[in-house]
Amino acid sequence: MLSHIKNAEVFKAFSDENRLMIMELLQSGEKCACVILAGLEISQSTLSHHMKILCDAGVVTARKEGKWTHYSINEEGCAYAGLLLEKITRLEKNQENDSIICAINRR
Amino acid sequence: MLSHIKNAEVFKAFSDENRLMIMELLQSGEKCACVILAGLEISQSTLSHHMKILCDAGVVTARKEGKWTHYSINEEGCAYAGLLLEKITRLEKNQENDSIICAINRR
DNA sequence: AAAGTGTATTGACAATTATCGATTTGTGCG
DNA sequence: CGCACAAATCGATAATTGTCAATACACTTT
Repeated sequence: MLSHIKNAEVFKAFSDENRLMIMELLQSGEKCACVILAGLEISQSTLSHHMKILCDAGVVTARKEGKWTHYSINEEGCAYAGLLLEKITRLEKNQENDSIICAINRR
Repeated sequence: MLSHIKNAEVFKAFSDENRLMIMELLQSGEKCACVILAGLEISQSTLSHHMKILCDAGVVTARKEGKWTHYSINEEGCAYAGLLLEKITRLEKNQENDSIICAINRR
């Protein structure tokens, strides 16, 4: 099983409204930082910070081309995030609830 | 389109390692708070705090029975979280990248 | 009613995170 | 080289979040 500390990092990447807006901007394709910046109301250094978090989480890829850095959605990383969410929220088949344990406590 | 502030809340719920462990504990079925608490190394008040966040995000449901509160995975809420993640990470078909815009900048 | 038990809330504090301005780094151009 | 520009990094600060002990609340039992 993977570490929950590491797993939490992936979801943490999506837990900021600005980063969600960045993801939305990238859905229409690769964008350079200056274009993303124009679509948000944050400073250049803050954008750089958010892009690092998204890249570190593996859901965005950076491609440098001369002065520019182009960002795009990392499909593999996002697919992994989806599997992770499914894994975390999946209910097991033969559930055993806590009725027995609580019955013991109840005595 | 839903607010990204609200969307971020759902992912925020999964962005803490203790809350991920709680989700994992709930995968085997409904559990009362005392049982969940026994599986973690946090205080009772901290657990209550985390359970509130998970419930507010809609991914966990609370059921009161006498003194006890039983928690379980909210399948509908989790399915919504999955759709949300898919929606946020989905690439659009006919992508238009930023090459044109950057070409303009380049001049 | 009083005492006991499970959970929620409150208040305080520590840790983390988001943000910005300033600076630095890397690149291209005259 | 020296200037311009895009992006990353640094340092400081504000905002948010996780944590606990203490207390309050709800329910059960005696």
